[in-house]
Amino acid sequence: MNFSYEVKKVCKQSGARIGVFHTPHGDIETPVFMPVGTQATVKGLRPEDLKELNAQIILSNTYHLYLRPGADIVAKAGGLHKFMNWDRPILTDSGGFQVFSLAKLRKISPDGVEFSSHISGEKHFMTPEKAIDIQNKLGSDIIMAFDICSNYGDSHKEAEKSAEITRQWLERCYAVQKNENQMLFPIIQGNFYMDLRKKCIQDCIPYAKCGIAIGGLSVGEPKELMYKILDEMRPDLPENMPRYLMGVGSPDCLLEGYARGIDMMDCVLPTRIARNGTAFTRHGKLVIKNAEFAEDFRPIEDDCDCYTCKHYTRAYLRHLIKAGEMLGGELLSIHNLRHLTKLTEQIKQAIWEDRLLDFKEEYLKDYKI
RNA sequence: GUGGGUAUAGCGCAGUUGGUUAACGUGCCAGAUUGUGACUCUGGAGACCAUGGGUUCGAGUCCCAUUACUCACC
Repeated sequence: MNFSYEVKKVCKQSGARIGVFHTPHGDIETPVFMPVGTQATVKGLRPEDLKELNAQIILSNTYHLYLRPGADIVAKAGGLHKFMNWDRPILTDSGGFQVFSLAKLRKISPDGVEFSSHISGEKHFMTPEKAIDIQNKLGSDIIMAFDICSNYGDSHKEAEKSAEITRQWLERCYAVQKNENQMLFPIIQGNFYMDLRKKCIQDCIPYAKCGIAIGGLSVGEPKELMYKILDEMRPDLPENMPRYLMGVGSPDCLLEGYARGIDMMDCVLPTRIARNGTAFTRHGKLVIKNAEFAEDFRPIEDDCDCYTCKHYTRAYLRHLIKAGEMLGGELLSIHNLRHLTKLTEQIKQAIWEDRLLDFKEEYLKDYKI
């Protein structure tokens, strides 16, 4: 097998882990935050920028690349890594979440999902087999099972039905996944019902060879509820592989997630809010486009080591955002992503020192959520 | 010089045959954003309807004058 995971350290205070995940495109130290590059690009950033801010792995997306430019074109280009000039690991989401977020356009059956392209409107039918085949062609290192992400507020009966289809789909994904250079992560669903969550974990374990994902969280529920679900799932999760909490990534969620034994997270939040003029800081969000920064000639954060903070002022960034200049979103994305990779580095240090819970408490004391 | 047209938020404009708190876009101000359909979404402030008269129960809407801008012709 071309993948393995070693736990290097377990924090005595929280049980959070430090580990190394070996992949065909290099090692990933966990815990890790993964920037999202849906359309084979982290919006506005070059691979060099991502490396400079210590991004070890990035996400891309099956649904989007399937519709455009098409998996065959990416395969012809020599695979996603070569196509986008990124030689570190890539994880592709299966498109399950798009089925959920583009709900208006889709029809789910046990066989698969019929949906209309948001680009052309033409009809497509996605199945677990197809989702794996596309990801094989893309050549990402970590591939995700095709799943159904149920809605917050769904009844137990609805959630159970989605979970059961997800289980069947996982079986089918596994049956066709043959590529040894790609690791298939099952996705635990089960909505906000603990009995379903526990059953989903058991459904996933036989198929979890070197990694397991938690899906269906951060879909509109209170954060406390998400943390509670994580706490209750935790004892049932396998220890010997990375645990990936999908789609979660504000600074406070990173802390809370890692402290609950999560090893991998991804989120569009840092890059999305960046494009809309907001920066992460040690003390909470800074809406850099606000008038109060018009004559503020300090960097976003004095002690930040990112390219943006080393060279640009709040006033300039505000100007760029207000003027609709693309550089504004790019520079803020660099800062926000660096903020999360740096926070992850600090958390790792606290894990080594067996003081993650102390660190979390100190951090959140000065952090406005 | 002669004749015509237009004056409504910072800017661009809508306001039906005169009828309750003057619409929209943009800009401004502020919120939101968590496996990206995202330079997006949601709110808010901002107008003595060019000025002065007049008609009318009632005028941004009709009449007169003034001013500014603008077009055509000489």
